[in-house]
Formats: sequence, C-alpha cells, structure tokens
Amino acid sequence: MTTRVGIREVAKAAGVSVTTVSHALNDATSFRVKAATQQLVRDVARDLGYAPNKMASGLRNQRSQILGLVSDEITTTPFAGAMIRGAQDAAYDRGYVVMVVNSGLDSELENREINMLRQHQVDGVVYARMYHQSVQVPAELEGLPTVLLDAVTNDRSISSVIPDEVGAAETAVEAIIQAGHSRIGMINNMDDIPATHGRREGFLNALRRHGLKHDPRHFVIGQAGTPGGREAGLGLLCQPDRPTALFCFSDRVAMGVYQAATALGLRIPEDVSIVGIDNLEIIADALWPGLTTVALPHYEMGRWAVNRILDDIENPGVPAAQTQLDCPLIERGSLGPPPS
Amino acid sequence: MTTRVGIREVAKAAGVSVTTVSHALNDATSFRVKAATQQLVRDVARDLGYAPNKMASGLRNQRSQILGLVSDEITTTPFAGAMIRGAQDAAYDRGYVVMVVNSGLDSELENREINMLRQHQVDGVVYARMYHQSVQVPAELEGLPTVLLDAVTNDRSISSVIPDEVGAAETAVEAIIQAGHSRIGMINNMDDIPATHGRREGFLNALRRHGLKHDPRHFVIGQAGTPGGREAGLGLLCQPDRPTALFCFSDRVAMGVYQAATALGLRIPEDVSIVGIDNLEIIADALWPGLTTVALPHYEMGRWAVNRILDDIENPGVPAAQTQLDCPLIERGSLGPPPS
DNA sequence: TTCCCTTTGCAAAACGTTTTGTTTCTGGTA
DNA sequence: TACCAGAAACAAAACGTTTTGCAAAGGGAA
Repeated sequence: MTTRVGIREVAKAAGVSVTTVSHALNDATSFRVKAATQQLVRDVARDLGYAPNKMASGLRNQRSQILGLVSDEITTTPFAGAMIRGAQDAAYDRGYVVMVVNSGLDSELENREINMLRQHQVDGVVYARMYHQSVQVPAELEGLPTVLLDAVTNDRSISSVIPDEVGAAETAVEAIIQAGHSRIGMINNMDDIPATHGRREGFLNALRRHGLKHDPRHFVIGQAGTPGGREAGLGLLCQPDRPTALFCFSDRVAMGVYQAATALGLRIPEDVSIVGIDNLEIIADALWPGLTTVALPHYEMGRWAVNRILDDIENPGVPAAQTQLDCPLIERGSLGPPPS
Repeated sequence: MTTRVGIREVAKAAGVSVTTVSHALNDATSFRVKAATQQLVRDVARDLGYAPNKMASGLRNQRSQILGLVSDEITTTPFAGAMIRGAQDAAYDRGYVVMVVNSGLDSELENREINMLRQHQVDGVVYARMYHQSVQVPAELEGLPTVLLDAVTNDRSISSVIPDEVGAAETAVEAIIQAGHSRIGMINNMDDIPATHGRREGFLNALRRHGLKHDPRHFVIGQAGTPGGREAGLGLLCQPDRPTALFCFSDRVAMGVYQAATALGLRIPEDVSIVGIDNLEIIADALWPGLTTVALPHYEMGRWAVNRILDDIENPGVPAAQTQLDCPLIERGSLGPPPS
C-alpha cells in the first residue's frame, strides 16, 4: 500500500507551495493563481491520483459534507431502499454523502445513534419514517438542520415532505370512474394515521365530484395487511349488489382482495376491478393480472428531503415548509370496465 | 445555537489540562491520571454534554471509524434493508458508522462513489450485491480493507460471505421428504449464477440421500420471476403424474406456482405442497396459505461482513476466508403430507 | 535533610487541509 | 534610474483531537 498522497506531495511535484495547490484546486477563492499554474497543478494532482482528505478539510471549514439519515424500520419493505437511494443520489449530485442509521423502535438507541452522527459532525439530518405518520423529533436533533421524510410534526418549524395522500386517492378513484364504474367500494386501514384519513378524504372527494353516492356498506375498515384485505374483500364481494370496483388502502390489502376474489370465483378485472396504493412492485407486478396502483414517491421524497436540507445549509433562514409530492397512477391490468 | 463544547471547555471547567481530559476519557492509555480525577473529568464532560469531534480525532489517529457500504441495487427488494441494517447494527456495536452508496449498474458512477468514500477516509468497504453472484471488485478499492457480501470473486484474497445455497436447498427438500413426499419437482432459475447451480445441487443431494429417483420431467427451468413460476407451474401441475411437492427457486417463483395451482383448481397444501427460498416476508406472509420457505440470511451476512472487516482492520494479516451462512427453514402453511 | 523514584499533570507537536496576512517579483511610470 | 502598483506565491495559524516527552509534586529510604 503506497503512502497516501497529500497536498504537500502535489505541491512538491508541481514545484509550488501548498497554498498555491489549494487555491488552484478550489478555484472559488478569487484569482490568486495564474491560469497556467492552475492547469499545471491540476494535471499533476490528477497524475498523482490526489484526492483531498475530507476529514482534514472538514475540520478546517467546520463542514463535513456528510448527511445523516435516521429511519425507523428499513427491513420490511423495499420503500426504505427507494428513499435511501433518492437521498443518496441527491446528496451525491451536490458533493455530499449519506450516513444511514436505523434503530427500529428503540428510541434510546435512536438517541445514541443520533449522537454518533453528531460526533461525526454531520451537516444535517433527514429524519425518515417508512409509513407516513406524525412524529415528535427527538431533542437530540436540536440545533441540527433537520428535514422530515414521510412524516410530519406539530412543530411547523421543521420542513417535511410527505406524499399527497388525498391526491393519491383521488387519482385512483378518478381512474376507476373514468373506466366507467359507479358502484365503487373502498377498503381502508383502521390505524389512526394521516394516510388513513387522507385516502378516505380523497375517495370521498372523487365520488362527490362526479355526483356519485357513497354507499356506506361498500366502505369497510380492516387490518392493513393482506389477511385484512382478504377478509374485507370476502365480506364486500359476496354481497349481491357488490361494488364493481374496489379501491384498496394499499397493495398488500389489494393482494388480499385478489385472494378473496379468486376464492369467490370472480375474475379480475372482468368481474371486479381493483386499484391499490403503493406501487410495491414486488407485489403489484407479481399479481395476476398486474395490479393497477398509485405510486408513493419514495425515491422523490428522498431526493427532495436532501435537496431541501442542503438548501437550508447553504442558505439558512428560509422558513420551513411542508411539502406534498404527487403520486402518479401506474397502470397494469386490474382496472377494466364494469361488467355489463 | 450554543457554541460547541470541546475538550478545552471540559478542561477549563474541570480545572485540568486538555491532556488530562483526553487521558481520562480514553482510559486505554495506561494510567496517567488518578482515578478521582478521571471520575471528575467524566462527570464534567457529561454535564457539559461533551461529545468528541470524530473528524478531529480521526484526523489525528488516521482512523475515521466510518465504513463504506457499496451496493448495486437497493430499491427492488427488501433484502437491501436487511443487509444494511445488519451491517449498521454490527458497526454500531463496535463504535463505527456506515456510509451507504449505491450506483445501480453504472460502474463509472460506482467508481466515483468509491472515490468519495476514500476521500472521507473510510476504514473499510463492504462490497455488496443483492443477489448472490460472482463479481470483479473495482480497482478503486485497491488497498482498502474490503469484504464481499452476497458475492464471490475469483481472487481468493478477498473475504466474502454468501448464503449456503446447497445447504438451503437441502434443507427445503429434506423438509419436503420428511413430510412424506416422494414425487418432488423443482423449478429452477435459468440464469448462470451460483444460486442456480447451488440450489440444483442441493435438490439432487437430498433426493439421492433418500434414494429417491429424480424424474427429469419434474425438473423445469424458467424465468426467475413470478410469471416464470406461473408458467412453469402450469406446465408441471397439469401432468397426470404431477409431483406432489414443488421446490421453487425463489419465493417469487413460488407465488407464480400458487397462481398456477389456483388456476388448475389445486389446493395448497392438500393437493400440492410448495416450498420456496428467500423468506421474502412481504410475499411469503401474504400468500394464502403462508409460504413455507428457506430464509436467506441477509441480516446476518450484513453483520458478518462488518465484523469481518473490523477484525481485519484491528488485526491485519489474517488470511481471507470465504464463508457460507446457514439458511433456516421458515414454516408457514404450504407444506403438508402428500395427497393419499 | 537529601536523594531518587513514582505518580500526576502539562506543553507542544502532529494529523491534512484552508485562508489570512505578508513577501517577492514583474513591469510600467515618473 | 528609482519608485510603485498589482500579480503571484508563500509562510504560518487554525480547526479539535491524541500522544510524546518533560516537569512538578509527593513520598519513602538513606
């Protein structure tokens, strides 16, 4: 292993002082070095394979160029991957890098991990949740630029980015209506979280906008997972005046409805159309037929959060903002015209 | 925002020199400070909320306490989350923190990202793949402690950890045999990767060990995803002497077989038993009945990789090793006795 | 009391950058 | 020729730690 090449080696090789090298490489500092010299230094640096030591420069400028990303639970869904990738891509574009920590539900551990991030002098922290929810940000983050990802908090002083739940549901239900349905059911989640309320509201909005009646018997509330969807689906679809289309709280719920429909001998979408939310590809692509669904913009939220935090860092004092991102419809094959 | 409290503030508050503070806090350096003083210093440090600046200490000891984790694709499956969490947990336990970068399939980008990690002086790199495969490690990693995660390379000088593919398949097929089956089929993957060959070998091993004949018509090769499984499943299950149990290359393939079985009016497990590999909970838990499968130890591989790399760092010169981790059977409901 | 050893604490250097004076050089003007 | 302005390069300090080499203090033995 060759000994690391530092700025002094470059200086020596180029026959100039370290100051000149520094100026030549960070051309920011207004022209204190002749263009020719600058070029020379850069060539030498490249030839030597010089790479600046960010620990040293960070120490000097009090800026680590590192961002922290703390998340609750990252193993159960692929959403975490999308968020992390979005965050990391945005960070990379602006010369930053991301440190990921995750602590499950252990807030004691979370605090210690945030403390580690602080020790590494992270310039800011993205505080992420896997499911849109309301949180209280830990006191450990006090004084650090922070952005909430897929979460909101009472304290409006912290910027946050979340999916537009209402709009997502409206998009789904609009598509169902466009396909010609008028007897539309919904299977909602029973948890008291923003997603539950937002998607219900969007569902009702879309119906109202088209003058459709909302039949309370076609609106059921169940457990959020596949078994819950199966159960709710069985209940809904065995009714004689069953809905011709079902809007599901999530793709996993929709999978349960597929199972219910199959068990009842109903074909999708000929007998019943189904639309979900999440665009959980591993499920939506695998179902048969493919599940038409509304995508949650995890990747984009990750990007947005990092960009926002870097804006905050570079340009402090801009008031915090709560942002909602659009959720596009992803068409596969589970939405068709109603049976005649 | 209060001005950061450094070691000198602690020293002043405790009425000692910075040296003493340093010694008191890092008790490693053999007793140069009286026990009482040490206690005092520690109390003061805690009261002041002192947290050492790792950029400074890292610069001084040429050790950042940061590990890099570079992965190919982290958005499609939840496996990435498990690996990252395993890596991060292990790192945390030993006072390290993980920087995640991922570059999709763009090796140019990957190189630049590795270069960024180098600039941040990472002490080592975990080079991870989402699917067990053979790779060539980029030259950029030259000279950095590196461990391969879910990947192998011709160069035996780099340690790696992978799932025991052969053992995983044996576990699955043994379970099927224990349940009483003797006409057992397999749907394998068509890609030329270690997983394909290993699982085939394990399948054959288990059959041979129990003196069972291997009927070539019951061994089919298809696309790795759910559609491939569906297709292969349809072909296998409509044969008059169809197998009574099917071992699938992956849980996604198994999901396709569920669809095929349903389409053919076969019940699981009464008419046909199914076992997968992956323990992709989002699918295995959601299928109805739940899918009995063999778990790939992503979390454990993440832990193992980090621990190995930290061992290498603390104690260089230990020869590289290729490690295989066990894959436990996860029983749900898709494996039962054969139909009588 | 003196000497010497042990214990405890301190000052200073080093890690690899950036940046602020300050010096040296160049060439144009008086 | 002497002087000066401006351009170019440099030396040194600083960022917050750790660690080495020394000095001071304390205590036991002679």
